[in-house]
Amino acid sequence: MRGRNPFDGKPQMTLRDVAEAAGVSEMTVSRVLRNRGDVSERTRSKVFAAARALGYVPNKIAGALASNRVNLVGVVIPSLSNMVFPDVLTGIGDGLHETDLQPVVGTSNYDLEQEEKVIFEMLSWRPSGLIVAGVEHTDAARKMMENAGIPVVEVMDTDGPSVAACVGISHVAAGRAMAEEILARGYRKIGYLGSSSLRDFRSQKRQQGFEDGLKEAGLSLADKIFYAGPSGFGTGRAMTEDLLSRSPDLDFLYYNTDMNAAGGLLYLLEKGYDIPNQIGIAGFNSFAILDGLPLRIATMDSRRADIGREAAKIIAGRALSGADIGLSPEFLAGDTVRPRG
Amino acid sequence: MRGRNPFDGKPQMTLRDVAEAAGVSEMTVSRVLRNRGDVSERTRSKVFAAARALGYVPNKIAGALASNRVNLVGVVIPSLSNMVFPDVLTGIGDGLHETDLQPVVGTSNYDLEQEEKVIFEMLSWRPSGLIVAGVEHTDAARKMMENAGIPVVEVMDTDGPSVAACVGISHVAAGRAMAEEILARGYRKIGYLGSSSLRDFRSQKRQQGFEDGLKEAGLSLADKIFYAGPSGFGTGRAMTEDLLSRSPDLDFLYYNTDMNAAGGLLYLLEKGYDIPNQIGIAGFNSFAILDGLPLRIATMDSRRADIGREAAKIIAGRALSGADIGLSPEFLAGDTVRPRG
DNA sequence: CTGAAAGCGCTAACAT
DNA sequence: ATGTTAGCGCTTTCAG
Repeated sequence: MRGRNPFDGKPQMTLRDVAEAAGVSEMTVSRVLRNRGDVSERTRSKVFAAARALGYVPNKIAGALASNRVNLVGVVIPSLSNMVFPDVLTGIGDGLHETDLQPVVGTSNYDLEQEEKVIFEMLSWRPSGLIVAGVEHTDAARKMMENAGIPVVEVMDTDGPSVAACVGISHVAAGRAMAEEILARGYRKIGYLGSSSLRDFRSQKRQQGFEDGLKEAGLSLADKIFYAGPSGFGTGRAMTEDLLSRSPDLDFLYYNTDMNAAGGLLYLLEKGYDIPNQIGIAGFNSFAILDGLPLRIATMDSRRADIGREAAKIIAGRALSGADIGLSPEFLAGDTVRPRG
Repeated sequence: MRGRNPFDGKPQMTLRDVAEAAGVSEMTVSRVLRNRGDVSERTRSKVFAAARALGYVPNKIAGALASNRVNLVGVVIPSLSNMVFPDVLTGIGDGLHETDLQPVVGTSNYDLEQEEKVIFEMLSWRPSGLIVAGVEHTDAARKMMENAGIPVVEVMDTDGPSVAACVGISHVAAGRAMAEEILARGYRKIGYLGSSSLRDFRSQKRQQGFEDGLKEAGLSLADKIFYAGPSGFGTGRAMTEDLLSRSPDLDFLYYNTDMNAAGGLLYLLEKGYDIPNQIGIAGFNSFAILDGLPLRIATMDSRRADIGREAAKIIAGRALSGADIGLSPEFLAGDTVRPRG
């Protein structure tokens, strides 16, 4: 006898129970429940009736072990609090729709060691695919992904070498494009407002690209300020106030995310700044939730739902080879920048 | 021989491979990797070295089947787009911290049929526990949860009969409490702005409680308006404009969520309304992200992180019996209601 | 401290 | 159309 620990609930109901109740073999029950192979209509209904009557719930653990097939897709993201990631998940859900694959989410809290553990944990369930946010990983994590023997897709940004397939936008290029847009609109005294977290790689890449873009035009950032902790209206407001109090002559504020930009926008309007003439602002991501602010914030669409969808399609297509997909972030001028000219 | 399908990657590495490499039995490897039983230090290091060298990733599927133990907790929520649910997940993560349990999330998209499927899917993985948002379920889903033989916790709201344990707040009571607060502050011509979705049970319960509260004071809603689709600033703004254009004499607006209330607030300020004297507003949830609006919106804390944490603790404590935990939502007056008087 | 044997619940492969 | 057999990779149990 094998023991069950005292916390185990009622003993599990098995295929055998259903088979006995229906008066057929386990194999037939298995076939009926999975719609595999030809089974007579009479037998089918008998089996269904028995399964329903008993309240049978199949054991996917056993099924997965026997068939060597697990219809799960691991998804590893930094956090659920930052709205970008739920949006990516939505895209993944769309891409997996009409497939029998289901996403399983794990979070790394922006910590690569944690990410490595989560990836290990995920792979130990032998999923059909793995989607991981970012291209920065520990060596061990990279090795695991390379040897996983399943489709692996890195998502969000394409700035850096990827393990296998990669779907995202170049955040360096996004920052650079933003610099170009801002300069073309005549702004010259530009401040950057970002996160002090070294773990937010994409934010840093945008800043880098942005500064590169300014440098090419012979300019540099007039000032910059960084915050710790989560983005939000309060953060954006406070940063803006701090930055302008020490650099009152700035004519543009580029925020690392729309969330902070929104807080900044409200602060500026409250203080009577003339936007976009006296000062312009721009954010990043294009959060739909912010439609309805007094002014539409200039931003760049991070294409996160598209990214999730494409990544899911690669997994669903069982592509082991690494076709990289670089999407283009679209600049959305909104109301907070002057027209090009 | 058992076939492998052509898409399967390299054949899986097994305990046996590690055992051979280390020159010990599979059993010893198993013990080392799980820290079970006494193993000599010499053997331990040999095994670890072999496992690392081979890049061995254990197969949890096989382990789970053999041990009848799965360290996963299923979590079923309506959506990830509504920020309340990521917050609940954060709480669950906290509550599961220092445990070997890991949450696995599934979404129902506010559809009970879909929810039933997700619950079935989750249970078929034989998790150690199940957390489900809401107390409304299909009969079949309820039956599955009752017979699951694992700890099951319904979260978010306590308004209705629960299957097993239940952790949440009473949204009916929350609505009623809000009515009391508003009336005590002298507002009398009150409008409600909510969702037209019949699937958002908690929103409906708050409205119900709110109307009950007004009725007890001999009042009723002066007007109400509903929106389809997601909440957001744009939605809040549009609803507010519509409602006030047909009922310009309202002196209070109660929104189903802070998100809409924020859009409404911005609209009202833009139009020069005197808040909170000419008109007061209140929302629900207490979203931290909104700190930084021109005025702090009166709201009620939905205690969602606490709810997640408590639910996780019940699962971690392996409580099969149903201790219900009713938390109290706290009213936060902010700046958009007059003082009581 | 280590190993051998048995089997978890299911499905692939091969009967019939 | 249905049944039989073998075993997925691991852990439990029991034997040393």
